[in-house]
Amino acid sequence: MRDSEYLRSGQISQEEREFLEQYDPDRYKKPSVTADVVTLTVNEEDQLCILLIRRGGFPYKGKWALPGGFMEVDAESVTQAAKRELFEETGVKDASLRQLYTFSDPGRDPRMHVVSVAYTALIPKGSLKVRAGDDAWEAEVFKITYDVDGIVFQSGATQVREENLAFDHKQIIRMAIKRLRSRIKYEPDAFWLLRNKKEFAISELKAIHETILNEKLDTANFRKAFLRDYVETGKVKPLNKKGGAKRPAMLYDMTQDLLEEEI
Amino acid sequence: MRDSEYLRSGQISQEEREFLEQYDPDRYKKPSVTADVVTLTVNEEDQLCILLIRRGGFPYKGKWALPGGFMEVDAESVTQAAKRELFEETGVKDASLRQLYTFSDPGRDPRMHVVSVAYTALIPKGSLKVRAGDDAWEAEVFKITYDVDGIVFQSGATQVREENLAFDHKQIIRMAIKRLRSRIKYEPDAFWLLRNKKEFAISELKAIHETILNEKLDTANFRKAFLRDYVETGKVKPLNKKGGAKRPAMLYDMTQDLLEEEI
DNA sequence: TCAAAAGTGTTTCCCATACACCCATGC
DNA sequence: GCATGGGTGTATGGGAAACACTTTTGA
Repeated sequence: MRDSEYLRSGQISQEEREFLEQYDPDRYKKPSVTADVVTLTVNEEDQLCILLIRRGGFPYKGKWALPGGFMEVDAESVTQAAKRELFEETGVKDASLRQLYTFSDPGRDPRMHVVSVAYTALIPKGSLKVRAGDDAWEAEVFKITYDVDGIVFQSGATQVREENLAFDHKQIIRMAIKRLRSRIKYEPDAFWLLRNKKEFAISELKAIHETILNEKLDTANFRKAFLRDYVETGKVKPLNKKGGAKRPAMLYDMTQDLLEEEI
Repeated sequence: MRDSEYLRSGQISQEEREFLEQYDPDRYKKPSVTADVVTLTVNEEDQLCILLIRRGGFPYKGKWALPGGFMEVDAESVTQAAKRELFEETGVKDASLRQLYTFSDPGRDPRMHVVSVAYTALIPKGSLKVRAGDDAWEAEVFKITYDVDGIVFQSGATQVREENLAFDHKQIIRMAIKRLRSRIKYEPDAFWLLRNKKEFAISELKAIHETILNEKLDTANFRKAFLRDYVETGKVKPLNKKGGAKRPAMLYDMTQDLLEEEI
């Protein structure tokens, strides 16, 4: 429930207390607020993937959309709502969840004025399983591919073009991918997409960067940057342990607050 | 008023039309949504300044706060609300207005659950005048200064410490300044703070960078970077005109979509 | 002619990139 | 032994930083 620091502080006058008691919170018309989550991951073939749900009810019935839901007023922040949605939809708890942008055009939802706070979730490789959908929704993990006209979401035989998504979710997804691309160069986002943050090889991290940037990177240079930025600063430390298919690679461990999500 | 692309498209079934007509938008409890604006500028002495208003009513009566106000449901987006607020408070229309972050803790406002979408406005030097406040509020432009405990806002005899601001506005302001600092190095934000975007000297732009970064920059290097990034790319073009106190400086003009605000 | 600000040239050094090469393992 | 991926060393070029210098104006 709501818990205001201000109220607990006890520094408020009798007059103000009365004001607050008499305040009518429904004096003005209010919009709805939802959290929409762009859930990204990397599959076994090192392709960037996204979780979409197929809407079981109106509006946009039958269309694919981002998972999301209404914020519970007086009970949670939009961030908590996003976290809750993500967990309900995927079962994943230790994902990166970062606020992306707030969309608020009055006409973006045909039912009413809905303000949507969009988030980007980065899910470790291999841990995004589709949950069996009920009649309200059906979920699916799509590969993100491109053709001349833009993004095409692919999952087995199913193909969804970005312009057929519900609401303004096309823009939200585009923004999320764009942001991830530009962040990956100087922020540790890629670590969140590792299969195992406690035991990983440099090549795995490099593969994730290559997936997101959609280009091959030089082994030696990637390595140097990794050692300089993360190992030498103590953000990541080498394990005395090796693993890998051919010549076993040195494994690393992600100690530290490297993965802390700043607001 | 609300205008949904979806509804106008005419591609919706009878069934869906009925659904929408019968939909009860007040089925769930809703939060309020406000736009809060961190209005930054640079004064004649090249100091970073911020506009604050003194609250005339409860809650936080008498405290200094960011200008802001409720979004008008069904009529505008939060961005439009922010733009409106900014204009009402300052009379300025051609400012940079960029979304910063959305704050939504249930207890951040003692009256009710208020979701606040924060914006950063960058106002050209010299064009931020305080409007005479009525009894509802009083506005003032404060210099942003620092001491051991954090930010101190100063305006003549008035001193306001950041922890005495209303709501969670301390965090919002901190985030805005931090973001501006990191953006200034690679985004053209500084141009918005110029007194005159159509006729400016390199030294004026440099002074703004120095104000924001709080450090002296090398003339030659700043110059080279400016010519390379803006003049050679055609984003800015030299006028055949000079001006300045001592040796007159070459003036430049900001043609182009350099100032376009991407979403 | 002097101070102040505009503007130029040059040197140095770092570091990203490129690329050639060696190493450890499974088969 | 050889294919495969892991890991290393080094040469090079471009650009940021530092700084000494010249030019143009007002007073």
